[in-house]
Amino acid sequence: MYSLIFNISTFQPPPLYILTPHLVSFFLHLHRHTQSNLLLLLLIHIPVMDSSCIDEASAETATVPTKVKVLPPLPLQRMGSGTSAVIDPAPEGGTEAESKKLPSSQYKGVVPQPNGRWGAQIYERHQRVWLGTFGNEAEAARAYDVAAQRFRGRDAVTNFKPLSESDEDGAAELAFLANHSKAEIVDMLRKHTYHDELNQSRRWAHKFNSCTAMKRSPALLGSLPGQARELLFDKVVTPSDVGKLNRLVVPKQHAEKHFPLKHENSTENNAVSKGVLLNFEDGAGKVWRFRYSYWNSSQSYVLTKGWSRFVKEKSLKAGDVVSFWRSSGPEEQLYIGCKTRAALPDSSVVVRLFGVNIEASKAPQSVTGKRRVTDMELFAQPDSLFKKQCLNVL
DNA sequence: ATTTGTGTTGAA
DNA sequence: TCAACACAAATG
Repeated sequence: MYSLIFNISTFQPPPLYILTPHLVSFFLHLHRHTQSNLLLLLLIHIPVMDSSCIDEASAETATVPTKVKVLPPLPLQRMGSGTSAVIDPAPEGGTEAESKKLPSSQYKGVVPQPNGRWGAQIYERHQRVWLGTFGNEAEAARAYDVAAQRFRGRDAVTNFKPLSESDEDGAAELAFLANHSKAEIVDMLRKHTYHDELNQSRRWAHKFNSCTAMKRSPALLGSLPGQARELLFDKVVTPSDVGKLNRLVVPKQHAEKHFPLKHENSTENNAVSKGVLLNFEDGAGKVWRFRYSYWNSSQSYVLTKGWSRFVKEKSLKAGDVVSFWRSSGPEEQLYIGCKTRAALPDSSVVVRLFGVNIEASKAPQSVTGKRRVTDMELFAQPDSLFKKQCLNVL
């Protein structure tokens, strides 16, 4: 390792220094922010390297300055259309400048279009993500803000709103953003349906909350929009399904139809195929992940790892019914729900939801906290918390 | 015929 | 990362 002292003002990058442009800009960057002409430069001596290695190493080094946060005084936070700005830079100079110069936008992420409209774009991983075109600058700026919020999270620099969690609407929008993939948000922006969808989500949430707060009306709930779900099958759980075997046997017929296992492990010598992890969302939006595999020994398909937790939390008893669903859309999100088959206590009320009779507790349960109440009541959640793939190959 | 959105480049 | 610019793909 060598130590060298440079005077930045006289520093010239000689062609043979192992200093890539990255490093040079790094030093210039440091110089700008340290106000110092002297830089202590530590160079790791790298004996022999091919160019690719050098690039890689220097690229890593070059990432350092991004960590050195020297924030500008204030991020841009412009107010609406109020700011006076020459929107139309008057034609000037020589020949007519009417067609040549497009008026650059005052907003971040907003770019002029030849026809006078405005485009919005955001960059991610060195790539531009087009957010659509808009009739006016501010609208495009708002689109950028939404994308920035979704892509970069809390500390995103935006044109208008910081979108705080404290305020009710802000929180709702943040939740909305979090519950949709980047691609979905971008799609809404490009189709100009973002606000519609957001409002619909808000309306639904409000209705839902008020319904749950006041022993909701089944009819109302039934009419609520929800992602269409297709019932795959029910299973009345056996004693062993809820016993110490910690597994649920999935009836072969349904297993092979709905949860096909790749025959990757065709090796018969393997007692157990490795299986896959399946994610199921329950009525409360909670995601359950089970290992799903085929047991050669018993020639049966089973849910294993994760199942016992489900049994415990739902207080599943033999004779109860477990239902499996799948969203009808392309996402193929899986859902799981359960209900007791035994006669309901008087304190329960049956609610019909999505064509399924479920029960809801009227009164708090015993001190044990045992909740013999199905959570299917929450199945109507339209924006599933997890839009990710529900099927992950191990 | 327009409009949208990508390819590309160079600046910060 | 970001926007300016040119222009091709998409759209009506």
